Amino acid sequence: MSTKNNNTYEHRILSALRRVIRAVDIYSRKLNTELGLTTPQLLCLHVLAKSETMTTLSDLAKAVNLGVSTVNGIIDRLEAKQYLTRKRSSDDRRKVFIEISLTGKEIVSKAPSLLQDKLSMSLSQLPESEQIAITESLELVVALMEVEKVDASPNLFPREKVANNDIT
Amino acid sequence: MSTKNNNTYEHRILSALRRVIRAVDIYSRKLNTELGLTTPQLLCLHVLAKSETMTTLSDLAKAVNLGVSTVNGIIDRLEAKQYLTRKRSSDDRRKVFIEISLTGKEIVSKAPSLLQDKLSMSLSQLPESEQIAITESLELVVALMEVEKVDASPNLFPREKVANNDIT
DNA sequence: TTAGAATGTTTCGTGTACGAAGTATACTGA
DNA sequence: TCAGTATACTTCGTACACGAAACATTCTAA
Repeated sequence: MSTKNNNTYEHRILSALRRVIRAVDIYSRKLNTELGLTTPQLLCLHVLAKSETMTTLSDLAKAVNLGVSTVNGIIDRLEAKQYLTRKRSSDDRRKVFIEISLTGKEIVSKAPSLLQDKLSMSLSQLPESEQIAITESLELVVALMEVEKVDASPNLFPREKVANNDIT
Repeated sequence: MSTKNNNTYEHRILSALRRVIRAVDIYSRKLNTELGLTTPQLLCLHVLAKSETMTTLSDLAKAVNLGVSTVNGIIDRLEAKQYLTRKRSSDDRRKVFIEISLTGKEIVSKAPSLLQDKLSMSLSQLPESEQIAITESLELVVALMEVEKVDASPNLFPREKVANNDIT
């Protein structure tokens, strides 16, 4: 039973998603050559700059919605660039606090938007109804996709409730 | 001139984009453990299976909207798995044709949707107006983002695809 | 004809991004 | 006490994704 879904929009949505992903990546590289920081790096610095309380790696990973091993690598590179320091907690020596440095704070305040500037600008010029529509559409897609993630149960038998009555 | 943009939606859109990217990646890993193929690999196989004419690397890269060096790596892995073969053109020896194998075609026909099944299913159950809204929102975002990309090259002629004045 | 431009593929280095496994530390209950 | 569990970080291997540069081949213009 192949998923021969004749949904016209599915293909366009998938294509749009992949192009969005690519555009985000390309902007990140542009940032990196111009500023020396990629989008995820800058995103982490933003979070660190904002929160005044001590931040651990796992807190940060949650905040930026990335896996802890991913963020660890990002922190490695930011530490090498001296935008932050790691400080082992004396209270609980498993924890490592991440502290943004002065130069780290400086570069955050100087850095451009995390979204493409043009997207950012075009966005703010759209009527609010349009902005709402985009936001809600995206968040709906996220919600629908993230259901799958939670569903990581031992689904050994994909037999359940197929109900595949596509009336297309 | 800092981009101190107080646009409420910008933050939500960025966050949604990053979560979408992550969800796509996680689904790709799930596919890989279950099927032995990631989303980009499957996507390439799909394109190869459909087009009956000889396909070169650069054709394929265009078709899947990825860089040529990226696709080269994907093809390396698919070749190692014997889902396709490379054949140097005798006509123009710079070109390398990529031919999907029998097992390659088989696995494509058996493979699940490239989108998360649940997203795919939920999508088809939404009212069409909603599907249209999502599609158009995403494509608008893509359009706004890809302007930046094009902007990096000497854009000699204002090309097609500009007239995007769809007023819902 | 032949130097140089153009085209097409491959290689290389870097940075995400993840899960699994490894290590260190803290907690918990018998 | 101390064995087992839980928590927090790090390391490792894999795949994607890109641009730049290296190569190979074809085309083109002097």
